[in-house]
Amino acid sequence: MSGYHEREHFRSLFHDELAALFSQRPTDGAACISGGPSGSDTGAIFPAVTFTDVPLGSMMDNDALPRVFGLSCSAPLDALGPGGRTGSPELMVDVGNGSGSLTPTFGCGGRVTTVTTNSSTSSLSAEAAGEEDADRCKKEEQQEEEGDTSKKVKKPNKQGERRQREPRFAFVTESEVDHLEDGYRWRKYGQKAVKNSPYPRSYYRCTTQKCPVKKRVERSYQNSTIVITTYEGRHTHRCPATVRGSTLLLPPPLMSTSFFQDLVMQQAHQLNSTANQMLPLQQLEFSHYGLLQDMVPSLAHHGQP
DNA sequence: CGTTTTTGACCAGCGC
DNA sequence: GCGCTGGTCAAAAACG
Repeated sequence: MSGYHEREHFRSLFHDELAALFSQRPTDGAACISGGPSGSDTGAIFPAVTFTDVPLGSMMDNDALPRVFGLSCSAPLDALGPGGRTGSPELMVDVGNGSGSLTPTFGCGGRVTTVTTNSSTSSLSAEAAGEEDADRCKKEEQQEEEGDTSKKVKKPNKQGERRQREPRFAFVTESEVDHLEDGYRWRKYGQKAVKNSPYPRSYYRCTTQKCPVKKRVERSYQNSTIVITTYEGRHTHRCPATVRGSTLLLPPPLMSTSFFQDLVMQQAHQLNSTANQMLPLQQLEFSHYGLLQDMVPSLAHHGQP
């Protein structure tokens, strides 16, 4: 129904305008929770997460996600308007046709927007993650599917079968600090200047042995307070901070993969850490949204009929 | 002393 | 074929 328009809308937004989108601040509905006590810095947050390249089938059935979130589906993006800021939790899920991937976006204002595309997903995600990657991913995907090996010669080099597609998603966070604490330990292994941007992109790897997860952190070139964190891969272990601190214990995973679990963990950690910097009222408001509190029990419920 | 960061070099893929 | 770019490696430096 409106899914197509949602996709189109979002796609156009992400096309080279990701930064512009975020530079607009949450005027389109996402709440901006500003200011620590001093109103200084990292208090203002505008986190969003964009799933990319996550085969829907590997996570759950098409209806599961909406059900998991326990919220309404397919509300038009346009309906978000300024009213979205009133604090009422809202989730929009367009699960697409099942063959596609899933691309939800979490807004910290209690709004969770899920926009999905099938073939266009990688382009959307890649805009957040780095446009070239998207193109590359798409092309590789195409070539893989078409069995085209004429152009792409995979050398058995030191990296083995490199460039295997990993689940990838991007957090977009408004923050003064580049490297946001997400509960995992990361080691920086590279940094590159980003084309058309004064800000470099940093490459991190999870320090846990045999954990293949990587992430890239870069700032929006249009709004230096916007940090784009792109995760790639799945953790093969539990979140160290969660295990220790146990601030968030998730139920046994509903999905066959731990990806979504990790995502929720990370989101939770981010929300936790940012919430800690909020004013009490804001904190109250925030917890009232109960995004994670709602999500997690829902997972348990739906997982056990 | 072990771990992490920095940084220049290298490699692969892609467009022209 | 060449140049550009993204991603990764690895040695050295910095840090706790």
